[in-house]
Amino acid sequence: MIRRARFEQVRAASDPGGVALSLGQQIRNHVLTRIDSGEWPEGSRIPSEAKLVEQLGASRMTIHIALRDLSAEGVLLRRQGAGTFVAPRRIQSTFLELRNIHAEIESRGNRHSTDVLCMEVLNCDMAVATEMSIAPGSPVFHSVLVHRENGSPIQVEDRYVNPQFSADYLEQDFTTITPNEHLMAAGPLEEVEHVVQAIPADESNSALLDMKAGDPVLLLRRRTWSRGMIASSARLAHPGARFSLAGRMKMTG
Amino acid sequence: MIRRARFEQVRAASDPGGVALSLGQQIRNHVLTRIDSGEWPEGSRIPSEAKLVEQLGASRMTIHIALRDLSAEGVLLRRQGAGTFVAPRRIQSTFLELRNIHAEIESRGNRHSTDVLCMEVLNCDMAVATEMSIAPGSPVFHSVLVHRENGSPIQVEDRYVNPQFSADYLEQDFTTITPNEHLMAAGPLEEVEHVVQAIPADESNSALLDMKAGDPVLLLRRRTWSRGMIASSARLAHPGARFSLAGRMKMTG
DNA sequence: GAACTCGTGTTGTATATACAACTAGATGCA
DNA sequence: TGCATCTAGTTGTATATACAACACGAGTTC
Repeated sequence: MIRRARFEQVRAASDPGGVALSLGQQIRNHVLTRIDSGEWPEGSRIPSEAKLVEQLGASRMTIHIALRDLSAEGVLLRRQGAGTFVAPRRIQSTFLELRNIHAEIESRGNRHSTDVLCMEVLNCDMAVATEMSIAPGSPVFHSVLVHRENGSPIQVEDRYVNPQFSADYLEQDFTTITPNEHLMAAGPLEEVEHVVQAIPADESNSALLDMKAGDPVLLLRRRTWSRGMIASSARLAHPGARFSLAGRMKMTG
Repeated sequence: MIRRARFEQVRAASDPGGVALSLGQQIRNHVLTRIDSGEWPEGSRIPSEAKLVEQLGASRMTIHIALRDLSAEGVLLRRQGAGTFVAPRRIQSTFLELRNIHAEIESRGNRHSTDVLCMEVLNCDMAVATEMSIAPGSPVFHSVLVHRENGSPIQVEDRYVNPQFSADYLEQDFTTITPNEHLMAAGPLEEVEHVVQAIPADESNSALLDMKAGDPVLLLRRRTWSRGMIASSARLAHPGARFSLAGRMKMTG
């Protein structure tokens, strides 16, 4: 149990006062941090499972499963008998890169303003729980904002935030900083999921977006992962007539 | 070792003369087969780990890891204390990878068919010339197809192709190969541009996509570059109610 | 009836062990 | 040199065990 005790120290040092992470998560973070910082560059070989057992004090199986998961996600490449390597970085797609609506509007030379319609904490129902991968009934932060370009509504942002990721979310002033900007500052972004849909505007959206009910709405659902959890899930509804999403990607890499 | 022996028999019976699969792979197949066949329908609860231990004769950890992987892939949903459930099937299309619609439909286990509405060469007008970055009046190939999933229309593909990129485009049989597949084979893809819009269905689209005029259409405009020119420009119109685009990207490396 | 408690069954995590499969370099030999 | 062989090191798979965390329903109490 000496090993376990040693790792407890590591946990205490690297995660002061925070939520207790599982050993697997800690190993994961250990690896991701070193890749991020450049300490373990792309293509380089990382320490063997046996070495990580020594360094981190977890058992080999625990290390193994963590590395196996990272391999399945494409972060690492493992070759039996040879070792574990940092995977070449994926083709960096500019498509649907994290859009900051404030910067976007300003870059068009227009004025951005925000109406805050709702800021609350609520106990999530089954649907939100599934969407956020958290337990049903546990508290989540919820906000509804309308973004305007030169006064004309261009996006309804309906967002749920994991309190474990950003405890002070509800204390922000979203007329001066966008939720996106706040969340970016709150923690390292690991993964983003986008789903794009065209749906008819319901009563709520049509009123907020200044369009007729049934008119096409371009709905962008975005979920972001950070520190191993779903940090935030947002529904970004845009008037179809006045909005498009665009992106280009190079296939050279 | 009794358990192990019993499973060897299962393997021998279910995989006669084939390549020896790992236990994990067999468990995986066991689960996927039952989901595919409908024996375990969407949303239903599958046997607990303990029951699968009895039925398959593998140890709980082996079962656990197999189910865990399937959960990470989105095939299963697991809730601690409650059980393991078949995840709702994702009707989503990835657009970060350029998978063609044929492969996409087949991967969902459905049947793909194509109606060819138009195959022609025409001298391009100003709008198409700008879109393709070629001289106005010069010849371009034009095709209009309807893609169907199990007979139901799911995409109208309206495409212009640069003859300099693919001279034999009009000679293809697009009921057996998709334009996308042909173009991929015709030259190396260098760059892709996407624009996504939500628009109301016009008369033409509403008829072809089996929807009412004015219903939301998810329009994906895609231009591809190859050998330094715009190889093709396509408008892919999807019924908003039955289609979504999804993409996920890792930020870690 | 409503709220609470507790037990059973479930998945989640971590460990120690054993052996198989594979790689890459070292070694030995002709 | 060229080739085969061996060996140490590495990852892959499977197991048995233990306990933690959670869900849900059956009682129990008020």
